[in-house]
Amino acid sequence: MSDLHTPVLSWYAEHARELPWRGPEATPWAVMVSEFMLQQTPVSRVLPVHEAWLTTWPTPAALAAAPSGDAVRAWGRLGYPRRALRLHASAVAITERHGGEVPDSYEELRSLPGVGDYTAAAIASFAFGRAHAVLDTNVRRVLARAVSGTEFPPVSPTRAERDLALSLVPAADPEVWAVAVMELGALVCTAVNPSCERCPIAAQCAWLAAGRPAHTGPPRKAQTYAGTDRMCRGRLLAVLRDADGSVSRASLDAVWPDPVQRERALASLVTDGLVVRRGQRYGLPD
DNA sequence: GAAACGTGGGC
DNA sequence: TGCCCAAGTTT
Repeated sequence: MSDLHTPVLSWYAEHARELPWRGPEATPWAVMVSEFMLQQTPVSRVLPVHEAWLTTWPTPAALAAAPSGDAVRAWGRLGYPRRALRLHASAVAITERHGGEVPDSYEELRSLPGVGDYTAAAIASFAFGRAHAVLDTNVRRVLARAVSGTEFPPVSPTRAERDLALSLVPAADPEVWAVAVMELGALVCTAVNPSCERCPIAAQCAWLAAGRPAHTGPPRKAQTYAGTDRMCRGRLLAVLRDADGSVSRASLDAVWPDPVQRERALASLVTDGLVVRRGQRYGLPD
């Protein structure tokens, strides 16, 4: 395969979005906050919350000093609010174990709550310029198409994907390569209706050369939501986010008709630490 | 390894 | 109108 780096880097230099967590002015903490928020959530929805978050909590120590419930409330409607709890817990760990500084090694990052393989590699790369295979859904799709000739990557990351991604990490400016491939997947090599006519590596793309064959293999799992416990949890937590202090049982009962499912969802929220019971009332945690 | 975990926008 | 998707992690 001919070189992918030159065309991808040239394309990125011209078409990269200006995002507040990119560039020299972004602190490692700003990068870390963005990576938590961007897990399964689009950039457009993250932007305003990220800005407000950094204004309120400009450092890990600032967040660590706040009640975790404040983090859950500030998370707003980004979804998957356990991420807010884990980001808060990470801030506490950074304050206690790392002197308030976001650690710069993959291993130390990986040990923080809510930081998995992708996020550890992303923070180490984007915030500290470390060389890592940053394998997110965008990069996996780009490599699946360009190199493997398939429309979509496997359901979960494989050893072959990691080896391939690692083999492509350049010695010079590895963090630029990482963000450039990711950006290509986000803007051009999209999951639906990819813009191959605008793609800088169209000439090298195995999938395009094969005539863009449709995905074969197992159907990609559909996400059901309506009527699920997840939806119920979301409704219950929205009541608590929008309330000043604690709320009564009645105000929770009002947003979900099925009492069995409602009880189950509320109990799971308490188990997760997203909700605390205070006597006969409920609220966000301290 | 499968399933759970929120929310909103695009086609 | 629904279905699919979005910089994943945890159990």
